Amino acid sequence: MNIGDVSARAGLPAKTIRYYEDIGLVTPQRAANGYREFRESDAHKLAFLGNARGLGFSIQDCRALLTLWEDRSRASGDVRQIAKDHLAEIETKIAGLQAMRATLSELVQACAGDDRPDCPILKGLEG
Amino acid sequence: MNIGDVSARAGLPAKTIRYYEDIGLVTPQRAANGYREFRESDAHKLAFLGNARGLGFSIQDCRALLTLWEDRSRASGDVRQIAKDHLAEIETKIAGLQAMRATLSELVQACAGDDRPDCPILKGLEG
DNA sequence: CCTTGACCTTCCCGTGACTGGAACCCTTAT
DNA sequence: ATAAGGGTTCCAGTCACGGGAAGGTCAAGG
Repeated sequence: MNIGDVSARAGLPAKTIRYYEDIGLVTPQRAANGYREFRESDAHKLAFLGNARGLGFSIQDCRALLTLWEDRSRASGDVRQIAKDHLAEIETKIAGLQAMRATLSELVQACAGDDRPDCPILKGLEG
Repeated sequence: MNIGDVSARAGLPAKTIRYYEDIGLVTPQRAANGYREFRESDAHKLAFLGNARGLGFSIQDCRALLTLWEDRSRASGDVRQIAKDHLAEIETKIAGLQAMRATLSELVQACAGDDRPDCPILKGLEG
């Protein structure tokens, strides 16, 4: 499989796949003409990576998850720990964004949004 | 005021303030010894920036907001538009994170998290 | 007067996870 | 012969800073 095929199958841009090779997440073989040659296992790996990234896992987490995925003697507790930590981070982020949303929507609602200069949003940003 | 004072007052790291000068958000004067000299107005500006950044506005948005803040003939509608757009972005982000959270917490709950290799999280990431 | 320590300065590199673009090679069809 | 549509490498840029080096400045204490 060339990079275009595996890109379509994994739903990842070719650029991203090359980047993943750069940082050692995939190691496709090379054809005589220099083209990357992806095997089925590479395609599966990239799909896995796409899904993990889609759930917001960092590349570092993805690396660890991939290692566990390929380790038949893994402990599912290790996987779960990574996922739980990530879940906690996500919840922290959500909370932060919700706090922003609360403040912002208050300000937006308080603002007339017309041609006059008086603006509660700017006042709110002052202090 | 030296950078340390204004840093403490605005709650921004000195590095950040220097960066803001670099990109033209503040333009403190200079003392004879080369130190930056911040006036009250600079301190207010930096506090404004700190608050805006704290609400997640991009530097570009901050630049626009600052300009409007200093423009006495502004239309509050312009401010409101920026804030509304940003609010929409935040809501998009929240929705994305909540979707991740939903999927992730399902997987985490389905996983025993013990010494055995069987792991619904990895299965979920496969496809 | 000298030193110490807390400031301040500039400069350059690194971050995360790509993305865009240039310049060039390979293959296939017309 | 050429054009289109793959592929390749390499370099630079993104965003908003943060770390750290190498050095100048200032006020207080011995």
